[in-house]
Amino acid sequence: MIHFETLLAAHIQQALSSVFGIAAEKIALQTTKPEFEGSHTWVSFPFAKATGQSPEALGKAVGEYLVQHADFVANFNVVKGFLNISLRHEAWLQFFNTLQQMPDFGQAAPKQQKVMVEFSSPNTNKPLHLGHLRNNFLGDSLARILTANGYEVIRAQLVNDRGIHICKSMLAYQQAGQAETPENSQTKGDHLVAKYYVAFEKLYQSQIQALVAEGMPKEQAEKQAPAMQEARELLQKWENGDPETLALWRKMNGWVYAGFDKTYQNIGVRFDKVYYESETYLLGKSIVDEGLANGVFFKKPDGSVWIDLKAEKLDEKLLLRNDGTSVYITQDLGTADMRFQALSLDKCIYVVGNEQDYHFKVLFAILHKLGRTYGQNGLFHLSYGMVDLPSGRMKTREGTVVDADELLADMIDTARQRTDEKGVVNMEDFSQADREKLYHQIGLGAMKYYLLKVEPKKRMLFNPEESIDFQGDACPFVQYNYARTRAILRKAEDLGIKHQTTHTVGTLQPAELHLLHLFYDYPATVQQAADSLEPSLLVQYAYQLAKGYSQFFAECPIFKAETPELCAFRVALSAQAGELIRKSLGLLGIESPERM
RNA sequence: GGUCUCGUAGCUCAGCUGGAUAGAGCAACUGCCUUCUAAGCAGUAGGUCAUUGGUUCGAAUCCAAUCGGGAUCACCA
Repeated sequence: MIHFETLLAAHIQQALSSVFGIAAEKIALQTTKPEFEGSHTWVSFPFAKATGQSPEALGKAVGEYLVQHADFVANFNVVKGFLNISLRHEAWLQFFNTLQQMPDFGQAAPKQQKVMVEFSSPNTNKPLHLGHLRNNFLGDSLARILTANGYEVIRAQLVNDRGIHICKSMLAYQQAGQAETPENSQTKGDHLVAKYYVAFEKLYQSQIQALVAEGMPKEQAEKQAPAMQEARELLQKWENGDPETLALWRKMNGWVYAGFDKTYQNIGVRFDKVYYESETYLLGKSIVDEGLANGVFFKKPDGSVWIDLKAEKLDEKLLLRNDGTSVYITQDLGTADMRFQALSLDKCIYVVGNEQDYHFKVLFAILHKLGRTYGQNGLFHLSYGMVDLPSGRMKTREGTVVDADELLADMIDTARQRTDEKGVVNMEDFSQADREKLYHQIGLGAMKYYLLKVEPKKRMLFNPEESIDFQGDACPFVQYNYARTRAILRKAEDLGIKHQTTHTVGTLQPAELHLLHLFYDYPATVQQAADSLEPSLLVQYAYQLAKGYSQFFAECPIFKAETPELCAFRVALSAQAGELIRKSLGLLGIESPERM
């Protein structure tokens, strides 16, 4: 494909060397701001001194050189030190003609590299909430973006299915008589188990309060409350393999997984690998031996094992308790080794909230010190900020958690209302099933777009009162413009307008040029999103494209174009705009409806 | 207290590998459906880019300090 920037840069280098005798190693070009004429801009300031020219004169000289020597350059203008370059419309058309024959536009060649994206990683005590949604959408989108960039991607999750907190909900369930099941209570399994977890917390808190009222210090009360002691006993039983305890644990977790599966299905997220902590929590102990043997770790007098990361400003970190049991980070060390070996991964990306920034710094530093080859540049933490409510952080105890299932149902409901109000569903031959599908596409799309729009590392605000946008810079607008392109194509077919892959039309309208430029930007955007692990770039792109099409749609008549050639060209532009909207939304995990 | 991170329009966010007069959407106001989907288009109004200093031809962007928000510094996960 034509690469204008490379060509322009080469010509500018030649201009600088042949006219001024300057060797410029790197030429940076930027997109011209809309208020100026042109598509590409070169900044001449940095070269003014070396050439002995004023920035204006230099810009003018280079501009003249380009017009003479580069056949795809039409003209230029200079504003201060900015050389704005306009390309010939024929060059843009040539690009478009090539593009039309590239169904894989934006799909990079296979890189022969395997990447694992670990995300979601739920805890079996809690149904998914708004924060998990941000995590899931980021992970899912990233997996799609990396695939488009030629990586072989493995989507994985690590389920937190064991430990004291799981025993808490089990205990509450045992005590409540064990009569309730998802079936007889008509409750989704994950929500049912969460109910017992909350019941435990309630009992536990009241016991603490009672003990504190009797004069016991809070810390001691937290340990001595009967509920906590019983939970610990249950954990002991679990670790000893007590059959009854394991049976209950399996039964309740089974309910939770059924509930999670339903949610994953509803939000269109899937996994290739599911790891369970109950199966990985003992991993990593051999690494401790290895680290002790080669002096990376050290043992304290009480027998506990540590690593000293003070030089990295990460302090000392415990790896093995004095009773020989491992901690979270030890498991993570073992899990990383296990994965990289078993699957011969090249990279692993952990999609985990920024509250664990420190943990991952330490984890990566340890693997690096242990000399793991993948520890050099194969590990990434995609850290994302919390989703806050206007009242602050979501808190289970205060009941301010925004439940994922409920929110999705709400969004689908809103989509239903809006669509019935203004959509085409009522006038056409929409079946009930088609309608439900459309509501789901719009409602879910709105959620994904909203949560992916913000740069991952920033915390973001969700206001339940205002909820999620359906207008302006929002998903329905983008989907709507896709649907418009489809309407155009259906009409073109009805009118018997033949699909052409090469076009020769005269002067292009600004809106048409703008669209072509947007098409041109797609592959670079996909690559940048992968390199910087930022799906938000594709949200921005999809919006720009939809907006560009909307403008074109308003300004350029398609079926009433002056000539049949122009009409066919505009139909082709519509087809391509639709295709790229569909692709970019697709990389975000969002579907594009044929009609809305 | 140490470390990390964020602070841009009334609100939610772009822009941050240094470049032009700092951009969108929402909310407010004005036009535009006898013409391809008005979930739209065009326009008006709205800013001390937290503050101060530094680097430079040029700083929202880089550096330092200060102020303010958040996270983390568990033999929790």
